[in-house]
Amino acid sequence: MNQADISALFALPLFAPLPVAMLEQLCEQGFVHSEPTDAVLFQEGDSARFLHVILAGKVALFATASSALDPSRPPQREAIVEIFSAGEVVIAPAVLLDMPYLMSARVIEPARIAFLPAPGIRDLLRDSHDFAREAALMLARHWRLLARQLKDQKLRSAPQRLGRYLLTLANGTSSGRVEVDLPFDRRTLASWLGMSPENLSRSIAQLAEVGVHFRGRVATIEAVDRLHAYCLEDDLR
Amino acid sequence: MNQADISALFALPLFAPLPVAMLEQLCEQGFVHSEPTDAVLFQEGDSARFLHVILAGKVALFATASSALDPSRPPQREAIVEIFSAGEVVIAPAVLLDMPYLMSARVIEPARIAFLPAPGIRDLLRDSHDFAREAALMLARHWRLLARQLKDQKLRSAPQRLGRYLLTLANGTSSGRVEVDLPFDRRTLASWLGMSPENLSRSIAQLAEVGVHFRGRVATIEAVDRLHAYCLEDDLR
DNA sequence: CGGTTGTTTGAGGACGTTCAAGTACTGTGG
DNA sequence: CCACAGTACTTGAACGTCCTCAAACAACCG
Repeated sequence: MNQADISALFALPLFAPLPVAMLEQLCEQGFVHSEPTDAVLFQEGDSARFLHVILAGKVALFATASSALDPSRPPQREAIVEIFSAGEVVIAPAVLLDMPYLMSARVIEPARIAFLPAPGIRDLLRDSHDFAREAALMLARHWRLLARQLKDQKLRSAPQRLGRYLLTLANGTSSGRVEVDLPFDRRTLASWLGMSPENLSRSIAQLAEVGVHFRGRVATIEAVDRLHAYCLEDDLR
Repeated sequence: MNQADISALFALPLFAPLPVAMLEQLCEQGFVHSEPTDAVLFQEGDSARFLHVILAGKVALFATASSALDPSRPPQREAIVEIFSAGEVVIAPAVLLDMPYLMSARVIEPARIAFLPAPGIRDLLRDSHDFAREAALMLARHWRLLARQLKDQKLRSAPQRLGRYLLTLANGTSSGRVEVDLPFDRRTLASWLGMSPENLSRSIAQLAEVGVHFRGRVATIEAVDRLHAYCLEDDLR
């Protein structure tokens, strides 16, 4: 684990408040590895051996329809449940609770990842008040992300979900015209938003009616508040 | 706050490890109140003034389609996102982060609820390692509940979601015949499972084909493993 | 230029919702 | 105990959304 990795790791809120001795011990136990696109960090059902900290790149959490344990069924529909980027931690819950993962994780953009052994992390939870507090706050934020998604999934249509996603990308801008960059390819985005790639295409076409236009990976929102209204957006972060 | 309430409160994992002094202070600041069915504890967008601890009864977290802030639109579709029972805590994330609620909460079964002031809870997170650790573990479990739901929502059909819910009720029994009690009325259950009440009816009818029969609020599963297979259940808790 | 991959478009169908009507259940007052 | 009202639940038909499959198209790369 080189010096740059170490300092990046310890700049994260989760680790920043820890005493140097603890951090050094953590580093000794762990390692950093670069992972190409499509590398699988772990699979649904695996026990959590490491806490994965993303130093660069992106990782998608996904679930498959038929049991991952039973490799027979061919169709294997899959759904992306969450996407994590640099500075984030992949599924702390399984690590903290020492329970098997509910989902699998796959690299979707070449990533540099720190592997910190799970027992060490659980020791940290037990021994460090600062770590426990930061972990609680992080998990609270992650809970809200999932809650928001579940809400969208249960009561908004596909184009509305797309619109809401664009609004989170345009985060901050509250009116007028904005350009936003889609951070993923459309297949990935579709899966995350809970729709087929075909239906994402149609949703994109649909949003033209409320003044949203796509050119490659760039979306132009002509009037943020118009899209807002269309999505029944509620302003809550 | 009477003695019975106090001891019930302090038997919860979240509070059990705390020193008596802290607990007493918490009780002084808070109060306990009985709430009838349909009482609203808070609404989407409210700032989190209390941590609500359920001593008895049930509370549903729900979201509405059109902004709760704008009372004009009539249809107001709503979806239940989570249901909490005795011994659980209603939306710790908003309290810990000091952010507005993303959802509203309504009593669905007459409840006795402890209201603990949010600032006191945040102090606890700052001052008590035990509380911070227990909070992190609780939030980790709650994250998994939502993740599981999101997974179901994105890749399973309505009858499969119902089947999976029955299996969680039959929790533990791994084969043979089981009877389970539905803890809610069908309207509530339908909303929680992300379907219309009509579609819940049809899903119930559907499950007869895999040997599940309903009589009022009792469901009889003839063969757990058969239902298991039908739902593409993955065995993960 | 052909092959590969990613996106779009169209047709058909499955799933789920809505609206409307019918049936069963529950409690109340006669 | 029964009649009744009110509620919950079920059933049916029509519609809408989204998915699947297939084909057309575009972009990229050898």
